[in-house]
Amino acid sequence: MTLSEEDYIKAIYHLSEFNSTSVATNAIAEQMQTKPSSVTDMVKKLSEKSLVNYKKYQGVSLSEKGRLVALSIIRKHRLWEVFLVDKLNFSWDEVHVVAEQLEHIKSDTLIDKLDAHLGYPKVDPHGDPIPNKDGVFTKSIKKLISELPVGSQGVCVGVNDSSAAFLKFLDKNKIALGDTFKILEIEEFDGSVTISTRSGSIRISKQIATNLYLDIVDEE
Amino acid sequence: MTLSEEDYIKAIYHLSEFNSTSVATNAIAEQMQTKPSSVTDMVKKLSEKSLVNYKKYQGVSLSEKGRLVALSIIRKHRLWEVFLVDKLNFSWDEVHVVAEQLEHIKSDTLIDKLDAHLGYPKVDPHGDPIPNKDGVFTKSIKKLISELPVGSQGVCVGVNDSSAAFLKFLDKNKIALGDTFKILEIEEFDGSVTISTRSGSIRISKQIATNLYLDIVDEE
DNA sequence: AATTAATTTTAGACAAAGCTAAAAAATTGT
DNA sequence: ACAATTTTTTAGCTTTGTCTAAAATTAATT
Ligand SMILES: [Mn+2]
Ligand SMILES: [Mn+2]
Ligand SMILES: [Mn+2]
Ligand SMILES: [Mn+2]
Repeated sequence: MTLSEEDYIKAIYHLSEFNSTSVATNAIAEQMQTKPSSVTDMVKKLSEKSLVNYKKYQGVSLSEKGRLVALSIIRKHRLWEVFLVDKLNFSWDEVHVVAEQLEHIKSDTLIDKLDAHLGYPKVDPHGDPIPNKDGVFTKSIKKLISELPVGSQGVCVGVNDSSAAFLKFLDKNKIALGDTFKILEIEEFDGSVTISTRSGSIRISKQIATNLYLDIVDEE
Repeated sequence: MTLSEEDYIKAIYHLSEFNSTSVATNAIAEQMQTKPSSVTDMVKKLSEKSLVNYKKYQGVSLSEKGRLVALSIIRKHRLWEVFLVDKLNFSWDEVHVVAEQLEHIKSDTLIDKLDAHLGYPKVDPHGDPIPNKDGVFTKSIKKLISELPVGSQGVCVGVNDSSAAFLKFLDKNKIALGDTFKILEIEEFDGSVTISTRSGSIRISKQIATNLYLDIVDEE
């Protein structure tokens, strides 16, 4: 598989991730920052290799083989993102471009060892789940902290209130996007929540809890 | 710079590393596992970009600009090799193929942070020196332990005697290629040498000391 | 010095991945 | 239902890096 083929496969995967119908040529072209005619050429090639199902003018969808290829690239992409953030102190928003390159390195041993080195993470720094070697992964759901039961765990991926004041508050309390939190206790009385963070556990008010989104990965 | 251009530049660097004359087309072709005609084409392109000095039929040499490009790729290659061995537990001899890919990842930040993460190593797992950002490096020399004064430090890169018995002995004493050793003391009486290893210090007989090569990097 | 041999370059072709412009098919609006 | 619009495909061209076969140049041998 060439680098370009891999990026197309990944693009098709992401475009059909939710609306699982077939993907339009123009949509792929936009995603890949290229022209529709180039997409048609590539789609034909991928169809030859039976990585996609394709009929002229009918759009395209991944074959099972193609889906597994996509997931293996996504696995690599997300593992590298974890590496960049956890080990090299990259910040949350810098990692994507670099991972876009690293995901194409060809070595199964490398990815196995990287996975082990990182402690077999289940999610990447953006809260997206990391498929295992066989392409199996647990879909994550985005929820407000206030909606979660005790014991839930997830990666902080977004805010409702993006005012400067709120972001400042987060900073002061060492809460950052990409951090993993666990719900330790919920105070019935005022709806405040105790969560564990990297730097110990803290209690946050209901107001905060209704403004922070976590990406939840169901524990097996 | 494309991946292919980078590999050619590196090949030319290595071919002129010691005999610093100009490099023959056929030599490059052999190194790059390609045909001489392809080399001519590429050399013309590199010459256009003034990365090499080239006159028809006269061979090729790196320009100063080309030399710096070569060293920056070599820096990346060797840093990744250190990463693979030190952090991912690859063995000495598995890393080259993977580093051959990783060296082409484009991100200055990545290499800076990787360098820091690894503790600014001076040599790679094969004892070869790692150039700094400006392409400066201290050339290493391969010497027998028995030829070194107290205080010397280097990476174990080879053996004289490769008998099974000797290799078994090394294994038992936790001496492996790629390990860094320091000469602590030399016993005049019998020529035995005390060296520090990862797992403490050990004394080795003169016989062993005349069979183990270290790659020495002069300390600044 | 002349011939032979080896090396290097050129000419022409090919596969990958992209582009533009034009044609074909599908969709939409009336 | 049919014209207009949008989407998709085709045809033909470009660039990068490779190849083979032939020509040009340099090196080696007699
Ligand atoms: Mn990519
Ligand atoms: Mn991500
Ligand atoms: Mn390489
Ligand atoms: Mn090396």
